[in-house]
Amino acid sequence: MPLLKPKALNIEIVTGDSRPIFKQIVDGVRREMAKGRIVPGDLLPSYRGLAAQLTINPNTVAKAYSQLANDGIVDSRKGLGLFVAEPRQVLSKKEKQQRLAHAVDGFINDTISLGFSDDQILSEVERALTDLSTQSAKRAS
Amino acid sequence: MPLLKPKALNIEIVTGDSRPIFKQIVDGVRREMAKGRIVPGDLLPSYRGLAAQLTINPNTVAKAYSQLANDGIVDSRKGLGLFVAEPRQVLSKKEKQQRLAHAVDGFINDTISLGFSDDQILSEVERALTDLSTQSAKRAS
Amino acid sequence: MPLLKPKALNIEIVTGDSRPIFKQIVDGVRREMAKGRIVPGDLLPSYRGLAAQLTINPNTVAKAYSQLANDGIVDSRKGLGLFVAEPRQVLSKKEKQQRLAHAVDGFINDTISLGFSDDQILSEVERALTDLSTQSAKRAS
Amino acid sequence: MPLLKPKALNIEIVTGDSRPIFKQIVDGVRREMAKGRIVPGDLLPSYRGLAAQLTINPNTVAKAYSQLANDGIVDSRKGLGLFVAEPRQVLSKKEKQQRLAHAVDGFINDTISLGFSDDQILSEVERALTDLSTQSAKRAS
DNA sequence: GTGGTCTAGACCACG
DNA sequence: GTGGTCTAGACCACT
Repeated sequence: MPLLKPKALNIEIVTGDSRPIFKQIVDGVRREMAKGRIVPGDLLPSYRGLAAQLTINPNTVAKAYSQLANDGIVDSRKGLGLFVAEPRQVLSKKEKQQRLAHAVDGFINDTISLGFSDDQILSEVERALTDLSTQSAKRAS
Repeated sequence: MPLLKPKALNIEIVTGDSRPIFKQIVDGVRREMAKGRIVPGDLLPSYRGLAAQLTINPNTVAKAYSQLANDGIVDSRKGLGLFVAEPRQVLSKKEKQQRLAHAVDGFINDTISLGFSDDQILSEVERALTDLSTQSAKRAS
Repeated sequence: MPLLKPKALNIEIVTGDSRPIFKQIVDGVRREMAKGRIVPGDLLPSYRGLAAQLTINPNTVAKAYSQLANDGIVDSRKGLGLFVAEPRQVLSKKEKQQRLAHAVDGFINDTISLGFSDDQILSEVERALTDLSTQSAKRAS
Repeated sequence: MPLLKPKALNIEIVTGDSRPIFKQIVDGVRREMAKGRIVPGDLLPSYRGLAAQLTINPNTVAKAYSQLANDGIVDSRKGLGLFVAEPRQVLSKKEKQQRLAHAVDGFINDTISLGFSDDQILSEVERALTDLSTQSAKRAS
């Protein structure tokens, strides 16, 4: 029985979220990878399957999957399904630095008027980062 | 003795920015306050004045000012103009914590697939925070 | 009159083409840039405008434009339009090398059974490349 | 004296490849011919045999063989199997020129936005072509 | 069954 | 007016 069973995705769609649905899916898949819950070679749920699970339109899933494929994160095979791709160094170092700087900028912007001290903000970020790391580490052991 | 001369706003509209123009204005005013360049009681430039300064549509300025008023950051006094409001505890402690958590979440999301280490991300955030603090400190001295 | 007029795109949709319509648009825009017919800062035709010109569905144009934006080739501004972005080094050197190798591979595959000599194939490629270059050069002069 | 033992095909199915499996088989057979590993009169592996060798669906092999037969590259003899056909001038000179031009066009399209110089692209194509030629030459000697 | 494209029409955010 | 998302349904290619 060489048929692969798709890995279930632990993604939740929040209608109140400012991000569009397809972006929530893209981010969700990225998070699942960062957490180590899905690894290269894994088969993702089908358009229709994930659409049914999330009770959204299959085209919306298609849009999300298509962007993931375009970003080189998954490989799609007609008639077979979508597979998590081997991690590649797609973006240039400079581009990645720019994106990080941009993300930091936006984060500071959202945070600045909340009245927290630098240390409070930093420790919150650190907590979130270690949360991800420990989840990934547990899974690998 | 009401202040008659509006404080100039040091805001720059970047057309390449992903944020809409009105959001850039809102953020700009917030930053000016965080840096201490404008303080409670200051008079802000008029709709038309700021629109002319930034060479944008007055409606866009109106939208930005309206959101600032809505957030309790400025008070509009009929016939006089828009004034920076006394800092009020608009947000509850819990609400502020939630907003911080939400901002952190979004930031992690944007950063996660860039392949940076936790330390690299943290130091970048720290750098951005201290940058702001020093600017604010200089002004107060 | 600071209103920008969109640059007309010289794109032709071939229904018999193996590439989907949206891909033909993406490639078309890329070619127009390579030829120097559109340069950074230029305004592209609107969804609806280009859709009307090509007599296709606006969503199809949206898909093409969205991919161009995702690839960092254009900047989209709600309410304003799509602008050609400043050229960035988005892809890593290694990734670009891989893509070139992949393209060469596919090209050889398509060509191998046609019975042409290596020199014939090479000169045909060279001719196509210089065609593009000269068009770009003429435009710049 | 018909040849009874089929020539083994040195074809590798790459799941990460963008081409569908049946196309990989078609291309694979063409490459084997170009390299001189199989010659007119040779017997190809059976549907089921090749399907078993590549661990794929026999229908997929059937589709590939059917396309090869359709292109006049192989002849199927009832009850005997598939044989490599005598090279026929299936395509007119004009048709072949058109196909070459089309392939070049697609290649340029894939390459254009990668930022390589004309010389870099040409040398990469040349390298790939000589690679093939030397393999073919070795076999003939 | 799988991924993927296209159309049509509704709706929202921005200027 | 601009870009952009979502739905619904039809259709195609691949296994």
